[in-house]
Amino acid sequence: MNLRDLRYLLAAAEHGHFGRAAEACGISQPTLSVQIRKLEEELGIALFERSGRSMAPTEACLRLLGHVRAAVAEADAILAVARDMRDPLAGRFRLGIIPTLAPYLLPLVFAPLREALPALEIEPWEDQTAGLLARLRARELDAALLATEPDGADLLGRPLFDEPFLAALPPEHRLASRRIVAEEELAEDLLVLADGHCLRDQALAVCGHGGGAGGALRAASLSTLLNMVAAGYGTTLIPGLAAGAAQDAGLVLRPLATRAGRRVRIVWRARFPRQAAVEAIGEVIAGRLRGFAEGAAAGTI
Amino acid sequence: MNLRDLRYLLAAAEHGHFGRAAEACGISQPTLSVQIRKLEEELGIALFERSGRSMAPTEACLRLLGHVRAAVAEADAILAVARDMRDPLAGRFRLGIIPTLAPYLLPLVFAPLREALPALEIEPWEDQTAGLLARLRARELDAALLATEPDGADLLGRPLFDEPFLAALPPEHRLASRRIVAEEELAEDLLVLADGHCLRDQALAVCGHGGGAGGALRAASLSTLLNMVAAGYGTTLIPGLAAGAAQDAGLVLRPLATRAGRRVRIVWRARFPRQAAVEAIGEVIAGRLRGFAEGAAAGTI
DNA sequence: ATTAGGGATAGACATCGTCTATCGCCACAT
DNA sequence: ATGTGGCGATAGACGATGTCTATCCCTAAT
Repeated sequence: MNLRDLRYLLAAAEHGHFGRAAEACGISQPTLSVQIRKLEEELGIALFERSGRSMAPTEACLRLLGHVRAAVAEADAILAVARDMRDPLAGRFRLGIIPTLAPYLLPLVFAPLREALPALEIEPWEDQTAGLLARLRARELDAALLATEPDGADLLGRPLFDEPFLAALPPEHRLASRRIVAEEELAEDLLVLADGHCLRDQALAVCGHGGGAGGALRAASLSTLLNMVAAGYGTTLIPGLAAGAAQDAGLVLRPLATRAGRRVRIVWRARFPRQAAVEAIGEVIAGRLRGFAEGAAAGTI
Repeated sequence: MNLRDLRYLLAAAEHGHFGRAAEACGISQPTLSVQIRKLEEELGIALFERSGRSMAPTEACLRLLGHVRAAVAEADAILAVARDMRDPLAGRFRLGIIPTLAPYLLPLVFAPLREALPALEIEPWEDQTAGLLARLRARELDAALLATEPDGADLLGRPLFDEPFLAALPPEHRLASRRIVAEEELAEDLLVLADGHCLRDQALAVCGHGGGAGGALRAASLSTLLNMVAAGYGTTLIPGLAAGAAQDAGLVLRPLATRAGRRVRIVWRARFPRQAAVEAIGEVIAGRLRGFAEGAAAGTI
């Protein structure tokens, strides 16, 4: 049985006339007659009662028509829904974001994304890098915003912006009077995040593996970390986008001597079909953050 | 788009594996892959994300699946309903019956019909011969029980039984003492039905066009006619199956001298597809009425 | 009786679905 | 590093089938 045949059947039943039904279907009368005949043979029932001059649907045909209409309607729905979804810049898009980025980046880019890609329903998903990569590979995410390079050939990444690290100090800290802070000095009482945060590894890498006092104090979130620094437990290193939050917490921010930072990327599966959506999202975020690195570094003085 | 392709799509989405999906569909893996690919091109969207080692339905595919399942389910419903209706001895059957037959025949044949053809839902439709023929030709009836021969080559008829006419007399009537009544005598004060009843024409034909007293009294129904005879307004001629009702009304019944009667037929369109149902109904009625003519004639003495 | 309309039939042609065989890719194991 | 196996894609051949035009047959109406 074929959807085409069902359309022929509908036309024949509605027109009550094979010739006109065929015309409505854009085929010749013999074609429609033959297909209807085949359908009757396949179903094992007579669908039309033919007499020399006229034709009428049988009782059985009338009983089938409801299902036939429903099947054809569902087929049309498939075509319509597919047409709506043909635009890769539409529909749900699950975007992973690391926790040290999400709270500070999302407020900046949400409105521009909605404006530039109104049909795209972006669902943010916050998790650490390893979790995001796993979900990305499991196709539970469509893309992810990471601060590390993709770790395999099955994933692709596009840099969006560079985010400088800043030294975050309690106002009374001895380094707070410097205009620029050297990483080695910051390392003396550096507090870091808990395991799994890429920022933890990056902070330790930038400052050398000091982490004296803070060794035991592994904050679960950047927000916690900031409060701990504000309370005088030590210093830390924050990503530039968190500058506002750090200042709100009463911290003093200083550029680093080496201008170290991290490169934020959007990462996706190489085979992902909606690369256009990835491109568009990346473009909006990169555009919003363009020139951010310099501004952030300058604005902290 | 094709129902077959939709079944392939369903299998692929549910198995998450082209090879196993193809096996489930009873086709080879390349065939399924090619059809899925074509479907993707027709819909203009990617349905599956392929990677060297695995495959997964896209977001768009998942959104379509509901409609796909619905369409396939409707198609299956069409097949199932058709299978149920493949039996011509099942389903609704609209059977026309003339008014001088219906009230007396139906009680006799209803139970045998239900027993012999349990799946056939017989819908009786009572009307005069002309109305039944019109509805039959308009395909609003599937067959009709008539007491006349079909009036055209587009209709076929099969005789079911012969129904003798009986003279129906008030007990005090002068003819009531006879064992057999001659039609000419009956004609003297014969009451007949209203125009349109075939029995009216037949009674007049049998008795000659007398109809003296009854000329103005054209009863709309046989039941009315019986009551009028019982009230002494005249005599009448009734079909054998109405004997019981006539006796209940207190009438005396006598066979006619010429053993005149009418032949009851089942009539249907020559092109009607469910001839088997007509045959079966006719057989049940004929079987139930077999030997009725003799019995009725004998039983009235 | 003739004519026109409507459906059925026949035969040719092209499309398309399906198969087998093979390739290419990727992951995993030795 | 290298082989191996699983899985999907591709190629080419073959057969089924949907479609067309031309024609026939039947019926009803003039």
